[in-house]
Amino acid sequence: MATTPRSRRDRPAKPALSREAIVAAALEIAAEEGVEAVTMRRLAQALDTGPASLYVYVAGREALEELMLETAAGEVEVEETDPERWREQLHSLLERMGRMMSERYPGMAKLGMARIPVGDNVMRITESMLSLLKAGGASDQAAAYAGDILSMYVGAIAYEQSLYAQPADDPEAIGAEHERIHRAFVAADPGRYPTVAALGPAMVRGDGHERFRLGIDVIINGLIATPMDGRLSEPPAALGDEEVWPPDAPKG
Amino acid sequence: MATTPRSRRDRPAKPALSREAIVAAALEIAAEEGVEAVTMRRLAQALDTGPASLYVYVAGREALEELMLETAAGEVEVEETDPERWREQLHSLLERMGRMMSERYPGMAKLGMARIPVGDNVMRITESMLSLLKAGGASDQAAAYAGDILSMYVGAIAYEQSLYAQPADDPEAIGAEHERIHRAFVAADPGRYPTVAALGPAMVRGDGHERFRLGIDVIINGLIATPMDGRLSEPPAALGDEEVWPPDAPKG
DNA sequence: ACCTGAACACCGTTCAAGT
DNA sequence: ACCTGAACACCGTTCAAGT
Repeated sequence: MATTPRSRRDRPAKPALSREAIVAAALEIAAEEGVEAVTMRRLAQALDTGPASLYVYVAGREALEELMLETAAGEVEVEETDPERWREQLHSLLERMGRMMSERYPGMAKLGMARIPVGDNVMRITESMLSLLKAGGASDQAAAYAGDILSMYVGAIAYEQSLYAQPADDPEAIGAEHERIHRAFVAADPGRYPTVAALGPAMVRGDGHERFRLGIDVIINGLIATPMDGRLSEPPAALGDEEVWPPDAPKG
Repeated sequence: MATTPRSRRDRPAKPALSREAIVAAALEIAAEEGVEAVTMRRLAQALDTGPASLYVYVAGREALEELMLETAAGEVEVEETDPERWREQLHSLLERMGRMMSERYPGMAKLGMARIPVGDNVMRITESMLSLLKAGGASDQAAAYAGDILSMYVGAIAYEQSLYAQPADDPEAIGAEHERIHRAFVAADPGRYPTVAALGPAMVRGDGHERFRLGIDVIINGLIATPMDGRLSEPPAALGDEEVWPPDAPKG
């Protein structure tokens, strides 16, 4: 009387095809092999179907990437803002974002930078970030800026981390990459690059975690130290918008 | 007596295949159609040969990208440091970098973020950046940091700019994208996202150029306002390096 | 020695044909 | 109505075969 139980032992209950199931399968592949490994064909294969079937539920690869990012963002924990601990809460929120985009789902940072995501789960994180900055006493303008800059910062760091972790098949290659960079900066030609050579040790010093935290403090302190009032109301330079970079938004 | 002049009128002197010619052709395609349009096959076609021929001169796609970035970096002008104008010189250097990576060669920013480049032309730019920061009175440690953060910042902005410019075929799509983001922030649900809703106007205000300059000032001022001495000498957290993110460099 | 045609193992996306 | 096999137009890379 039950539905035909033909070889259901392999997968403990193959889920019916649906948008959610597709995104879940995509994230599973991303978690195990990185976002790069998620292709429409590979994903279809994991779902025991052909690539064409996916297009019934997602418009295409780009739409799938947006769904993956938005769903993954839902896994990032968000604390209620405690005004007394705003800075530490902000540090740890950014750390969780970074972990999600490079440890949990290697390569996810790329998707975060490729578009400005505005889904509910991402908005939840943005809300928390802005709330923490306001708790820290930032002006509206400064807090709005911090959202931009801090997101870029954590995205860039996470992206870089993914690159180190990606070719993890060959642990020797990671060491070689490090060696290459180390040599370039510490052993830079003092004739052509005197400042690089002088600062070489300073550029290589310090572990990743402390550098990350320091970068965040630099941005936070910079926001506090930089007067913003009025700056953004200034009219653009007189001679046409094409002269400046980045240009103004099109259409105004 | 001259070499056979068979149909040399089409191209005003087809250059012989060489590493330089290949990179030059790749950059020409990148300038006209963006870095994304540069594929081994498309490039081979532009050089009147088959894709296999390219592998005699460049190891593969990744190596080609490195060569493109390094060669393009050579086009970024670098001024001699004038200590009295360090801040303005830094602003304009970063602007030229951003223009190169998004206007001149759309999509180049992606290549800059995908690896840490250490070629001569890139080092020239790094040297100038560090020299300007030292002229501004930054400590060695602070200047070394600024190199990292400012490079990330300009790369992230340039990447974002490329995305707006990329689907320029459809100018209406750009407006729609702007509309989408504008609505998400300005018209955010005040119930779920009170801070986003309150700050919405501040997040959208201001033209690109002024935002860019402001971001740079934030980072510079933050470097000045953040004490670094000692922070990077601290030993890592006690309980194993896997507990922190980003992790320490492998192998030490 | 230098070059490359043809093949291999992949992509994303579409659409006519099936159930 | 829902699904998909097979095809289309691409990729990067390799290698045996040509000059």
